[in-house]
Amino acid sequence: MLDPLPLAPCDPPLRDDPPIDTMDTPRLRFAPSPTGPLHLGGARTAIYNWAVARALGGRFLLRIEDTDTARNTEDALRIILEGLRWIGVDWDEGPEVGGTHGPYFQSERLALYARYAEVLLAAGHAYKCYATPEEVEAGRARLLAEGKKGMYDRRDRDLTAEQRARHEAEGRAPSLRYRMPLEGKFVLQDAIRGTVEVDVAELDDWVMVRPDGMPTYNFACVVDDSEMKITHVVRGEEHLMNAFKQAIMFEALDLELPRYAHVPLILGKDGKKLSKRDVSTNILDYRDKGYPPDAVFNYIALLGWSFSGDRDVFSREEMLARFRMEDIHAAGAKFDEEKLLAMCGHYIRQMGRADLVAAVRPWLVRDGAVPEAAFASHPGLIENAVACYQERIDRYGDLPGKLGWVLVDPELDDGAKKGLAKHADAPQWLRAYADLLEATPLPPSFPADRERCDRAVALPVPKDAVFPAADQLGFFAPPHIEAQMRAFAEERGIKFGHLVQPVRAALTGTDKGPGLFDVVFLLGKEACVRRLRRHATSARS
RNA sequence: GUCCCGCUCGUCUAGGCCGGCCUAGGACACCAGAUUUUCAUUCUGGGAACACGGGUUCGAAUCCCGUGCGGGAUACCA
Repeated sequence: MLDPLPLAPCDPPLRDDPPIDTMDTPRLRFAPSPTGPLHLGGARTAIYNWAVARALGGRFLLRIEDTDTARNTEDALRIILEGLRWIGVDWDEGPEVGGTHGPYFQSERLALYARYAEVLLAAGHAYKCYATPEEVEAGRARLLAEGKKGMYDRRDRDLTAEQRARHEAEGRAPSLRYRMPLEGKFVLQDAIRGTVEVDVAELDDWVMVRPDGMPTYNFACVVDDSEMKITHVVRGEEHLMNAFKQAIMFEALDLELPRYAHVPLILGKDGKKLSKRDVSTNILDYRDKGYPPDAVFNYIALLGWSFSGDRDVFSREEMLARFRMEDIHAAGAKFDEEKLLAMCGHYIRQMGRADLVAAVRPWLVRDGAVPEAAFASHPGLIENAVACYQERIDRYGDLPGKLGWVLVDPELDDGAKKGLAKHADAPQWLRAYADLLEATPLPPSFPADRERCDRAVALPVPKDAVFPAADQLGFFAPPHIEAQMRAFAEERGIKFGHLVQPVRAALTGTDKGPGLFDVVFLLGKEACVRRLRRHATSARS
């Protein structure tokens, strides 16, 4: 292994005394840079870190790596924080919650990095590099031309005092580079990949501090992982090579190395890197389209980890009970939107009806399918309407487009037109059925008060439900509506299925949807009669 | 190019570390059927995989080597 250079004792000490209570606690972190919105890959990394921390009874922190000042955006930061909260990943330390090891923005820890830089420089682990980017590039090209590995050519690694003075006199602003060992193997233990070995000659003298004084990722990361007492690092595979650079610096400083786990990237359908074509780049898009967050969490967690051999739906608690960092997969996973949707639909079907209404409400209101006031005036009606679609939607955002017909007379879509035009006698049937309903004690239509009926009948009514007679109830419930409609069809010698089609079309404007008797109940007398008559005439002309 | 990592049904995966329990299990998707007033849900059944080639072994999806393919890194981005 490496022979660390002697390190000068340093005063003040590099690290403040860590709080006692965290000495032995597992500490994990998610450390995104606010240069872009949080995407699925980032969310998964966050989930795994969070899960290890929670499973081990440790602490989970959020650290913002904002050292690339040119590319940071406020919006990206906002999306990261909102996105993590939305998916149910909460942090014990970090932005907006504080903590004992802050600050949690790297841009606010510059003095700390400067101190480390000084020590590293004094100890000879770092050196000033005066080369311009062009010169570095030229050196790289030269190495490449010589058939060697294209990397920084280490031209300033061993500058004499005079050479340095000359560069200073020229006004060159130096960057600080890490003096990497020139030969030997470095072996790293990775919880997912096992033993990984690399020839250190493959690693170049990386820049720690830019000429403007900003630290670079690898440098700030080591300082912070150490200062924040991070014990386990779960991060993307793209950092596997960085782990060697970091570990070498950890050893040089005689700091305790965290345990590493490098998770593979999430790939698109084609097996290539995830792109906007495959998936949304911004996790909040899923929130805005009404994907249930628990389902998204569940699905993402499954992309590279499995709960058990025969189950893939599980709660956060169940996950924490058996999550182990070592069980994360080494192979990359392809993202599958269909399975995500199936998972979402499953979660929605498991929700209680009141919870579903609450979850779906913002979309219903936003898209104008249901006026806000109706939630207060007609809670039973809304709940019944929503419940009728519980097994027909995968996302909350799917609902408004489907149940608009409940409160507003709908236009006919193509399927409905076909259903209406199929039988020449349909207009007659509709008119006659409208007359029948008019004389029937159906619940009244919205906006009349119909709470009594909606409270007494929970839709959708199961096939084999046993109901009191209509006159005992005082109104027709779906089973009565069904019995009446069947009798009506039989009397007139109409095949039941042939009657149902145009009635459904006239009532809902489409050829899909809840059971027809639930529909009639939901709509109430006036709306049913009006719609049936309207389409009886329009169908004739 | 070089270095690193990976490879079980179309997809996510169980199994692999501790070889025989695997005629390879589950889920999504697909196909067929049942239920049915549509759509959906639900239920039943079906097709579908150990990348390839060598070893080691009585025996390999499981261990070893090579090949192929995929991914990552090779930045004064993270």
